[in-house]
Amino acid sequence: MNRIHKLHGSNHHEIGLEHGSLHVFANDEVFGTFEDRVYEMADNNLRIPRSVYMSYTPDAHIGIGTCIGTTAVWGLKDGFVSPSIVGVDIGCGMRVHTTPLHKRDIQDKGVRRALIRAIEKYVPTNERKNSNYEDIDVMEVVQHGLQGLPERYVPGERWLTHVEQASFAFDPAALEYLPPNIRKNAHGQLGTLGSGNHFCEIQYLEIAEEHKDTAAAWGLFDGQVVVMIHSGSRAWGAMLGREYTQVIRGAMQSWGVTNPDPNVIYAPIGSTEGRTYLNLMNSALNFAVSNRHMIAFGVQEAFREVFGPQMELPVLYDLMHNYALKEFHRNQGMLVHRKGATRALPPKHYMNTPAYMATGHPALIPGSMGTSSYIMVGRDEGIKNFYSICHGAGRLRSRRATKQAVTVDQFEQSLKVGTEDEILVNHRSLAAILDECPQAYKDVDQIIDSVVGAGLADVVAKCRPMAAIKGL
DNA sequence: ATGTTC
Repeated sequence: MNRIHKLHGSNHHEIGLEHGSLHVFANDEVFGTFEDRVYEMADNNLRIPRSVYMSYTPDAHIGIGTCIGTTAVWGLKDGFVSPSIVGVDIGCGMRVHTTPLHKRDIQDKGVRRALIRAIEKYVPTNERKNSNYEDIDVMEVVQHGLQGLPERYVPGERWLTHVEQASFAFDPAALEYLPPNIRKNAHGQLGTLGSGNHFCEIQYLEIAEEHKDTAAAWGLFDGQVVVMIHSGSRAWGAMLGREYTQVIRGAMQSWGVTNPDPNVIYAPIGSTEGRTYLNLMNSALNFAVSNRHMIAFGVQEAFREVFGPQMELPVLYDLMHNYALKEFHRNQGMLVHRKGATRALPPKHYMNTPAYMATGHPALIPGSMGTSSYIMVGRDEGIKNFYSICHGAGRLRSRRATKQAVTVDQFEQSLKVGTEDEILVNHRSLAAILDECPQAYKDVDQIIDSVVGAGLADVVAKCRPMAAIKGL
């Protein structure tokens, strides 16, 4: 494939491909690791007409149809929406709750083990379909997001305000076209973690000296214990995504639209298919934000069981990295797809939720198990990438390849098993989650260095893992 | 990612 390479400044590359240009944000070390296949995928996606902008963050890696780590933008008037650029885990995202605890309060392994056990009790991880909240009407939640939750599950106003978006518009006319089993399968899944890379981690903060004012404004302090949650829309989003991908695939055939990659799926935003997809996607975003809310509710219950009923875990922020959002840029309405990309708005940007208007909002970036996660804040310069930064370390090896390349011993070493600083895990057997070991991921510090060096965002706090709860 | 793959 012909490629024309331009360098726009530190860590910002523009690659001219056959069907348009792709921006890549990566330092030299990470940039050198991108293989031909990720450029081929971008080129196939650039065949979708009238693309305004497309980019990779440094964590980009192969996905179905579109790389995970893609930001892709179309004008609302004449643009396209693509279920394959949203991805299969619609509404997947991050959430952080602070605690009043210092890391020394939970340094004792017995205390941390008690916390893990308590969290497992309130946040089901290894059994399917056993939510503790079967009294919640899932249909209310998918239509109204957090507004659809019963009041007894909203511990405070802050739980509704410190989120990227509490509720997404959903037209109930679509209810009669839902896949037949979706209610049955999604019922009982609210407040459950799911599997794969989803997790709940207990971490402590290292505040970045240059941004300690922002950290203080957010209520963060050095050594503070926080809880980070990574989960999505579970079966609800998966079933909708799969079904509607097939619908649009059929529509593309009837329109005579083809792509070299059969997994690149798209429809005009204004078409019946496009509008219906966005409507259904919104129901999955509502499920996803409510699911993370209920996981956090369970985590707070668990902390109360261990530390007493007065324990409060205020939400820092909840935001997603798999969706397509209508945003206003360059004086016009745009549809911004983020597939494994996180919005990071700078201070004073109008799209900030009011609570974070002055400072910009926390952008929550997970590492891999055993490595650091990050709490970041966007910079004004981030506009060059439509305020998108990375979504994590990014997978380096497939699950299969990881299981072949890495031993359980090596995994144990990376978790410092047997030492005072051991990162405790809920699973008795690490073999079961070997495909989630740090060796399966890129070096998150290189990813963060790429983002900071490109001027997209700054680090406010580094989050060091102390205990991890993973689903199966 | 997912009650998983026509």
